[in-house]
Amino acid sequence: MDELYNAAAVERAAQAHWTARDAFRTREDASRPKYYACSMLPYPSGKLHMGHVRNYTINDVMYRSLRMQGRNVLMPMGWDAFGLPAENAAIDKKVAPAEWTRANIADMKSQMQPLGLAFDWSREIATCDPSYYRWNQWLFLKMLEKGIAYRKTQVVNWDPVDNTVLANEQVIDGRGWRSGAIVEKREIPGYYLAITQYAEELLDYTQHKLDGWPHQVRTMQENWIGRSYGVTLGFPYEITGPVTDLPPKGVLRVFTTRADTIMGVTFVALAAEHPLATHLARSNPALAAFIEECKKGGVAEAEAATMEKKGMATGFSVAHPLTNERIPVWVGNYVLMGYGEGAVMGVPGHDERDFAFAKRYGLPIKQVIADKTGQHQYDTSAWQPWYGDKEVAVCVNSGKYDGLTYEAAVDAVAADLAAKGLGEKQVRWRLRDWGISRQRYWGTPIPIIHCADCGPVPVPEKDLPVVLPEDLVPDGTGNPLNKDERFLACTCPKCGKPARRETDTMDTFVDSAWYFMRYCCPDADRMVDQRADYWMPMDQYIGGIEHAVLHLLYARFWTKVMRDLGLIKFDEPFTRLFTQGMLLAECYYREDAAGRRRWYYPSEVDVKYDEKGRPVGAVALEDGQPVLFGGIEKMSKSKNNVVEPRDIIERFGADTARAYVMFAGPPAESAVWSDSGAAGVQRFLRKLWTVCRTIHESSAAQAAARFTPVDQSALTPKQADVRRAVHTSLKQALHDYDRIQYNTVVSACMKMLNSIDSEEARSSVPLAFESIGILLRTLYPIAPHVTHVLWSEMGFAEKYGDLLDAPWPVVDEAALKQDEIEVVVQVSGKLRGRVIIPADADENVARDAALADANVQKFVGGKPVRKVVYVRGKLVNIVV
RNA sequence: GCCCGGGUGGCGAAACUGGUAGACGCAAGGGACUUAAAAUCCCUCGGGGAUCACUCCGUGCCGGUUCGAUUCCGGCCCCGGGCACCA
Repeated sequence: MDELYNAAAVERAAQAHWTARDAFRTREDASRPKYYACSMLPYPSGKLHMGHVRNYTINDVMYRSLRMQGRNVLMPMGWDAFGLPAENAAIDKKVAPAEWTRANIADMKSQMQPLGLAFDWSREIATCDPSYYRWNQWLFLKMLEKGIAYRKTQVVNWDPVDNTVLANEQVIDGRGWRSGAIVEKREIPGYYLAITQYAEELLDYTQHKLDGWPHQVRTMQENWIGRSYGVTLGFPYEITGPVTDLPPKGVLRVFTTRADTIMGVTFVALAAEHPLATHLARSNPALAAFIEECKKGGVAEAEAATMEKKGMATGFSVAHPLTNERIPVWVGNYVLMGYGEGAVMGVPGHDERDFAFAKRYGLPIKQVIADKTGQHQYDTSAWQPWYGDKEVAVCVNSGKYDGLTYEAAVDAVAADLAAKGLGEKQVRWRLRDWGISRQRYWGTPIPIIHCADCGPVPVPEKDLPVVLPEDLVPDGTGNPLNKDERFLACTCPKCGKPARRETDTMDTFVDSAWYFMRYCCPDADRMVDQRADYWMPMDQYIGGIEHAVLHLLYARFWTKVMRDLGLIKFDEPFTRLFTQGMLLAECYYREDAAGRRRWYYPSEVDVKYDEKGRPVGAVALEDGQPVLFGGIEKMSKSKNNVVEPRDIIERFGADTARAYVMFAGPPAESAVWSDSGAAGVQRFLRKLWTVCRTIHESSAAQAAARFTPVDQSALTPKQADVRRAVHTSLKQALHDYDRIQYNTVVSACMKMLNSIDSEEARSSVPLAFESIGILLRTLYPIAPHVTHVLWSEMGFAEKYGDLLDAPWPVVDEAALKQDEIEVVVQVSGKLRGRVIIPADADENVARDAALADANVQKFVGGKPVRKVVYVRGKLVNIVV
């Protein structure tokens, strides 16, 4: 055994061993329980950062610990290879997205290699390979046949200068990111997937079946799907004067969840794109101008929700469905055409947004809800939130509905509307169908051919895949496929005449909706084969909380569609979900006269402390002048705080990098990278090496005793203390492995080593070896290289086999037993002392021991004891 | 704006089901070893008070429930994630 811990040598040796054994190739095996643990596939940006290291180490720790517990574990890796960044790189560097992407994949893979992650690379997938995306196209065609995929118009961000569609991310403060032009909304045709057909089932499963998912993710999905019960009602109107495209008599439809407030309607607001608004604008230039104004700006909901609420009266009115009263019609910039009916009824008395709108435009506010408990007075000077409280609200000023509570009022109103043919109860979903068309080059081609005679025609299955040419270079002015005659030219599958290929590509969420099934059978000549039946549903999915809704909901939907097509037999793809946190890093900067910031890499900065160890400032190493602390931020190139695995592995070794990112904080929460924290973990691994070497060498004379079982009854009290400490830490570690709290597993390993590094521990060879054997196996999933080498060098491998498949350590309950224990004594809930009592003491013994304590007596002070609370083995509380 | 999380020493954190707040580690200060440096080891380390036995305060803020609250309930403040074309 080397005298000192040499991470580089240890890691080379361990990895060579695993490679020689082909240790991580996984096969379907009916004889062992399977476990499929998978990380969300990364985008191949080219840079592997420590955040990736954290994510994949969590997965790897899971893999290795479960494998030791006898599971047949699958941990695959692949690449979410289509997407916008490759097109941006193309614009920037004039390199084809395909070339850039494949180079990045190779580079990231090479940076992953030294970490010793147990990926089964034989199952690697890149979503930009035709062998993968042909199945996106194939399933899309199946969905068209079933009516799940369909074509309709969509509203997109339009850059009028670059003449291109922009992603929400590319709209900055309402302007195009490259051109700076004010973005407009534009309607274009596109393909949709009818996820709303599955809304009911998705919601039902979210609420009742996904008990292996974090609660907050389930709640977010539930709210996103958003079932609401309400009433759709119509406001009749007549158009006089020059009739254009609308019938002379019509009904303006709105949906409301508060039909009980129907007598409080004082206006109706239309979306700018509403057909009635379009009609009215023909004879009203001011309105037409306002509608034009509303079309400015992007389509993002956050933008719409935060912008100033503006409106304009149209001069037109509709009839109240129950009273026939004239209700003025407005156009409002906050009413969304793509949502509900594109029109809302305005009840300013009892809806916060309508209230603000009415205040701004001087519309009447009418009270129709009162507090039956009398606690709240109605007041129109400021918004009050109690109207929404169905426990207190009753109708007033509402004629026959006066005095009714929410549910009774809604029922009565719905019945009256139904009798007039002007409304009915309805269930609505917030969830909208999934628009998958992207006016971009680097994605899965949508397999459609446009024929002048036949319209859009699906590509026949035998012609799949429609292969994306890989040599085009986007320049920021639209999809280069539109100029590529080789791709465009084709013949209509129906009539055989010359036709044009669809150039829109699919949303990359399509790629990520089912890749985890393809990992099971990456070479299958079908979309999935029987190997997917073995591995799926996935036992543990791991990824960022930022995917809580969109990706996870699309993957669930896609799974249900595949099930209904008979391709798979399960309802939900992910049995358990774990959402990990981000890895952040400190950043430092200096500002020049123009306010531009120069960001310093943390290693270029020296932090100064006061005498209590509090940081008081920082200086740049290059000139000794002060720099400012920029806070703890997500690692980003622009802030120069990206920590690169290559550097870290060179300085500390992969085991330290892995163990530190596990130790830095709970896996589910964000953590901060710290060089000195990593140095502390490295000290721990160095100490582990030295302690192992000392024990190994000092026991050379008693080699036969090394693997003999420990005789608990023969231990001295101090040796028993060591053994108890080791098994107590082991118990904690095993529990924390189960609940995916790997930071405290590292703590437990540190505690174990602190216990083992003692005279008492070394005084018994069987005890020392048992303890080290437990520690090596407990630490192995986190720091596999160093533990692998020590395991072999100390002779454990010869005795128990390769650490990869060594038996998982078990707690010996006998080691935890204690004759006497310390319990805490409280007087009226405040800590006043500690007493030693027999472990099996009952309440009376504990109480007497507690009362005998001098400090306890001081606080009891002769006052009568009202009550004694005894928590067995923990505390006595004397209430006076 | 709407939905979902989070807030504990100088720092990362721990406390599993309402029961000793701060385990484990980092930074800092003091000391040992050494020609020196590195490495290693020992001591101190939430704040205030103290007769150095101990005591008061302390888990974002305000209030409540309880013998007992970081943990449960109500209200508020701040930070993070998502909002359907970033992935």
